[in-house]
Amino acid sequence: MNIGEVSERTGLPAKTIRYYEDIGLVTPQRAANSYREFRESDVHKLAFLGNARGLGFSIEDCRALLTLWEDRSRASGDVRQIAKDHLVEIEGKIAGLQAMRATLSDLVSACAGDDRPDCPILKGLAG
Amino acid sequence: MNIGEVSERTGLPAKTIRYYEDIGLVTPQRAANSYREFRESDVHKLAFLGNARGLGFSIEDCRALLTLWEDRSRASGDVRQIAKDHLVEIEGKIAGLQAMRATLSDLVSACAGDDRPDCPILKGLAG
DNA sequence: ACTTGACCTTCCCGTGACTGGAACCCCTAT
DNA sequence: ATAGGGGTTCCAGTCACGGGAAGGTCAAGT
Repeated sequence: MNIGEVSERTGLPAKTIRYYEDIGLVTPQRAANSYREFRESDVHKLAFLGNARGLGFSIEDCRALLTLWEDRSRASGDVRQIAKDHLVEIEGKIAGLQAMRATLSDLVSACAGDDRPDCPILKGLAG
Repeated sequence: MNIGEVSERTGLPAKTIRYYEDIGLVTPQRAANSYREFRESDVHKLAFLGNARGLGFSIEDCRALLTLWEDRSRASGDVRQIAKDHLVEIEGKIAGLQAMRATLSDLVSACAGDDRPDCPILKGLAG
């Protein structure tokens, strides 16, 4: 299977797939014409990666998860730890963004937003 | 005032201040020894930038906000528009992260996390 | 006068996870 | 023969800095 079809089937841009090969996450075979030749197992891996990335896991997390996925004697505890750590990170980001939102929406609602120069947003940013 | 003191007073790393000069956000004067010489107005600008960045505004937003801040004939509507757009962006990010959190926490709580290989997290990522 | 150490300078590379684009090769259909 | 729609590699750029090297400067202590 050529990269275009894999891209369609996984929803990953071809560029991304090549990048994943570059950094060793997938290793498709090569045809005589130097085209990449993907097997079903490669497609599954890429779909897995797409899902993991979609949940915000870093590439290195993805690499670890992929290794565990392929290790039939893995301990689910190892997987869970990675996921839990990531969950904590996500929650931290949410908290940070919510704090920004709170401040920002206060400022926005305090601002008339008309032609006049008086602006509580700028005051807030300055002070 | 030298960069170190400015760094302390604004909470911005010296590296960041130099970077802001590089991209034209501040233009401190220079002493004879080639040291940067910051005036109070530079410090205020940098504090403004620190606050804006702390609210997640991009550098380009910051540049625009700074320009408006210094323009006494600005329309507060222009400021408000930038802030509102940014608020929308933040809310989008929050929504995305909350979706991740929901899926991820479902997977994490479905996973025993012990020595056994059976793992709903990996199943979730695969399927 | 000399040295130490803290400060400052510029410059260049690295980050994460790609994306865009150039320049070129390959395959199929007309 | 040509046109198009694949594919290939490689290089540069993104964003907002951070790390670290190599060196200049300043104030204090010996």
